[in-house]
Amino acid sequence: MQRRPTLADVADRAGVSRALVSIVMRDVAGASDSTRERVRRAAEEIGYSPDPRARRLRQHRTKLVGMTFAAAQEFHADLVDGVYVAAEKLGYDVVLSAVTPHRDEPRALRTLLDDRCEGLVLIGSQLPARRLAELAERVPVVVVTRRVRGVDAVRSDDVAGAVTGVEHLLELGHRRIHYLDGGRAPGAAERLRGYRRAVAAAQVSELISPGGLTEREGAAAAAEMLDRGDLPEAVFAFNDRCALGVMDVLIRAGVQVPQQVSVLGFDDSPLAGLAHIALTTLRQDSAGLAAAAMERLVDRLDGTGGAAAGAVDIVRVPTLVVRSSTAPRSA
Amino acid sequence: MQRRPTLADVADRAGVSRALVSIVMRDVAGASDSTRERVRRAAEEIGYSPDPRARRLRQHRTKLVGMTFAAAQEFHADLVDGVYVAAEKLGYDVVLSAVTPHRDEPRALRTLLDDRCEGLVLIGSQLPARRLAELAERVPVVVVTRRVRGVDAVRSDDVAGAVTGVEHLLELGHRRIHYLDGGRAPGAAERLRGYRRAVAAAQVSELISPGGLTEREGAAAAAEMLDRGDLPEAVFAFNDRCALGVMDVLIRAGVQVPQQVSVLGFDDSPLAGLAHIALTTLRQDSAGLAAAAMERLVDRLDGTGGAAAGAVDIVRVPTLVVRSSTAPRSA
DNA sequence: TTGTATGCGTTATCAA
DNA sequence: TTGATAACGCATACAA
Repeated sequence: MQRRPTLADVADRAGVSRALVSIVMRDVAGASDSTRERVRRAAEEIGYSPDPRARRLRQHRTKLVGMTFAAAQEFHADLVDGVYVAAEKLGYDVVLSAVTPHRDEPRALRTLLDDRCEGLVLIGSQLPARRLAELAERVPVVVVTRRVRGVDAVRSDDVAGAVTGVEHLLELGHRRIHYLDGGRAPGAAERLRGYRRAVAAAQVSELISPGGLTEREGAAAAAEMLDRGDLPEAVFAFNDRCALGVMDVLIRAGVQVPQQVSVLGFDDSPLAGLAHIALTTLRQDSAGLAAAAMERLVDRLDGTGGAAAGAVDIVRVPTLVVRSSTAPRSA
Repeated sequence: MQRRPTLADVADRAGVSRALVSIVMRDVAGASDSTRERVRRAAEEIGYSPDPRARRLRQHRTKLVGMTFAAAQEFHADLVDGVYVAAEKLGYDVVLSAVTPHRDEPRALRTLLDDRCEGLVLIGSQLPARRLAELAERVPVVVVTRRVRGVDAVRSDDVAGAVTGVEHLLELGHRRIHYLDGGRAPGAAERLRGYRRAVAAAQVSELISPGGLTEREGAAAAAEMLDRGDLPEAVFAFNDRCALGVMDVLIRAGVQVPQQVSVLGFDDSPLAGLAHIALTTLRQDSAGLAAAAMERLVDRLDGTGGAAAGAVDIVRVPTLVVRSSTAPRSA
């Protein structure tokens, strides 16, 4: 057999009209139980499954949301998973469009638009805010992982996450908590603010230096602490990679982690969970972020009830994952 | 404006028939330069872009290949990139279907089949060989990263890769090369065979113990070497993660890498390239694998020339990436 | 070179 | 509850 069976084939075999087959396949009212049964069997027998293209062509709604993501980013994988499940629950299909070294974001977007997606979920978009705003005028857009003026956004509450992290260290009895800042990275300003707020609330003095996003930078920061002979009780790094660099240098220098110095990361990247690393860190609620993004999008698409007129900025609080890189202050 | 402009809109605006617009948009012969120009401008002005669904519905060929991949696997991202570029070159579109914790492979496959993909690229499929063989009878399938009887496969030449690795170590002057085996992991048998072959060719004795796939297992293997007080000149681990575990334990024990012991990995995972790790390793040729997969698929789809009747098993040789974890034998 | 008519597989409208 | 028919947006065979 070459040609895939069509709805008409099912109709012929079941001896009913095409309209009835359509009704049965869509599970809507308008067919008797007996024909329903007959059609189902006929479809089964010849291995029929509806052609979504033809279906969407005919219907005005495509019930399709497009999603861009960076294939290389591990965190995006979690979000993709979450969007899939949220979309299914809401009765939408998802079409993926990856951003890769040879396929930039405008390209990824174009294919989604061409596919007549009704709404877009942009994970970690790098597009200029202006471009995003323009896009959002054409089609409902939710940006995940970033905040953009005038566009719906869903992201982690970095301030709250940092506060949670500091509170964890305070509860362990630490007072000298050294924070390694992330500079201009997304979320860095917020995390720094959270650190400052929590430290101030506990009436503990600030201890801040530039950290960075990579192991190398974390390693450099740790080396400087060692040079100054000025080790804190705890180090709170902007992200896991930076924290890993810190741990690496400390351990090679014979400093025990966490007995002498606790180290706290941010992101819960896959590396953090590895047995011999076991980094305590803050996990972003990817499932929650994804669900929130889809719900907001569908809210606007289905126009049910009070989809807020202006752009929203939805925020989820990261959760603390306690592993073995933090411990109570030693006596 | 709510409705997206259609081909008919362009025809009206340009004052020509719909057929002509179709001809112009597809860049085929059959229209004068003047109308071509006029149509293009009209399309531009109203922001028209063809609806791929309607197009594919009408044509018998969809020129669509489906691709499953594991969103969480970093190596798959490289393959996705490669398939994208290869497909574009060959005039095919690609539709992605991710395998995630909440979306298993059968599900991912179903959507691709429903979308009327003409061929499938399955990256790292976990499906039973029987299921794959059945699938391959319905639609052209290429499995990447794995070998399956009766199904087209594209994968790295693990034997050759291991040989390359051993030869690198031999050239550095090492004779006692300890290989950590990957057990039942895909490719492990081949890599072990390559090690044996290369070592035998150099008339050096084998030195093999179970390694494993993770840092933890690599760490255990290294610990055992230390316990026995029997350090080799070089360790060749089944993969990068295992190699990392080895390095970690050696360094913490005060053994200098690579001065005292060279460590060689396999895969060139992102971790390997990190500055403070700098693991020498073998990189799989993701672009080459992806291109080979697409070429084989298109070969069968377009039926041009001698697409081999039976299943093929295409293999690409990994390349050595020399970093700082291997060094010449010290005097 | 240009236009007309028909069909792709489905759903929606309407009448029976 | 059923069935005939038009329409979705586009491409193709054929006629002009």
